[in-house]
Amino acid sequence: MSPRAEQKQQTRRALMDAARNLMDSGRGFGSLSLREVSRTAGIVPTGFYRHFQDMDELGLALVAEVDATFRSTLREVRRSQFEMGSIIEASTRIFLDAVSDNRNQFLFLAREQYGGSQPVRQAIGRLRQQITDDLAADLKLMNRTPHLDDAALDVVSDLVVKTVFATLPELIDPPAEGLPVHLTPEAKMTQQLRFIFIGAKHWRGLGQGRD
Amino acid sequence: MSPRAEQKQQTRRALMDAARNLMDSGRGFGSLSLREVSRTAGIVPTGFYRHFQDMDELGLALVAEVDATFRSTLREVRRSQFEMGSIIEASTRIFLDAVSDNRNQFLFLAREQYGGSQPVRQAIGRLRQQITDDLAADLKLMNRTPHLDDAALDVVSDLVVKTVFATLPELIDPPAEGLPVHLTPEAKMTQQLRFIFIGAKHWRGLGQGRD
DNA sequence: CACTTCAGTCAACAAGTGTTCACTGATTGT
DNA sequence: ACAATCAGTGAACACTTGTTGACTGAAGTG
Repeated sequence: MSPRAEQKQQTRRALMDAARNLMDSGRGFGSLSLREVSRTAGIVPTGFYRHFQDMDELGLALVAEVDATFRSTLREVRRSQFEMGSIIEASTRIFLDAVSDNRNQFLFLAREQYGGSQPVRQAIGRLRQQITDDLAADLKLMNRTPHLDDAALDVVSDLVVKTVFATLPELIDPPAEGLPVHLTPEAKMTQQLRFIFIGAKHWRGLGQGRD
Repeated sequence: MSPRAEQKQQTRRALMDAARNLMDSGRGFGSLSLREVSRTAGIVPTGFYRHFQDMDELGLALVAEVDATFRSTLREVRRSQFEMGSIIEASTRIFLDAVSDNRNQFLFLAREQYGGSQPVRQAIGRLRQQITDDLAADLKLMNRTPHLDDAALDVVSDLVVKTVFATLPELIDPPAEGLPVHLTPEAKMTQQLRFIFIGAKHWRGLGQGRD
């Protein structure tokens, strides 16, 4: 790539970094100002427009970014399924590593999944739906729960993805060291996913008895 | 109460209504301005300070408000457990009714649970933790899963509450009528909670076999 | 070499922000 | 009846915001 375009993408990345980092102190993306982000990125407000039309467009770029790393992580998770041992435990570990390696990308995702502006929220919704669909297809392919029809698998996938997305904040905020082992984020998430899959395995249809 | 204090509380409620309603169009609480809220409530900006020191204090009042309605709903849920039929289904129905009866209170809760300012987020965290603890105590008391120790019940409760909180946005946004019956919010949430509790019932300890 | 492209700068604008202070006037307690 | 309280007003402040238009000067192109 030409040195010119390379420098441009570097500034673009500086803008995205600035936005993500400004959210570290608890702020929502929607409360960031264009000038603030530009200032943090080290350029003048007007320079912002060379990269994004407005803050919403920056938000969408951040969604696309975390989308890429999320999907790349899931590819790695899928690859690990052909090895031995507990699938859930291995998957959880890979995922948690990805989260801490890209902490503020996932911080943006967790923070804005239900809080952001409408375009951002919709983009995250699509991202989440695609992940859910992929998981449902995988489960269908694995055929470990043949007694579940496609509709039920959709509902299970939705629950799993919901759990993962809702767990993100705990994974991102200071891990609070020195707490009992059974409450380490990794152990807790693993066990919760196990509950879900055990439930799926033992599901016997609607008439399964009192709850 | 004296007419004076009554009028004051009416204005206070107007401020809280204004904030919640301004969030209806997708905005986060953190992006609302003091002047905007006061204007919507029909008072002048300086009048705001007669009720709250700043926006954060308004946010905390909103948390306390949804806390009250949430807990009152849970008392109703708990009462319904002594009747017959599916506990989960009945509980879900009660909860969903409460959500639509207090739509924008729960909208605030859903939006700000991970997006808001630090004091607001912490207050919501405490609210959620108390609900989780209450549920764990209830499950322990019911003794329907005697093979689960206290730690495991904590994890199950956390998962259930996590699921309910993460489902809130779907319950609040336009229900999108005319979709397949098995995907109505009520049916989906019921089935997902069932998966979790079936998983808890069949949990046989860590060495339970491959997942 | 001249010539265009364009990432980033600089100055200026109208508008909105949080907070201050002194005020009004109806509701209070005495 | 009188004086105190206090919910809400109005004007003013110093500041930040998004967006405009014309600019500079290094990198790209013929």
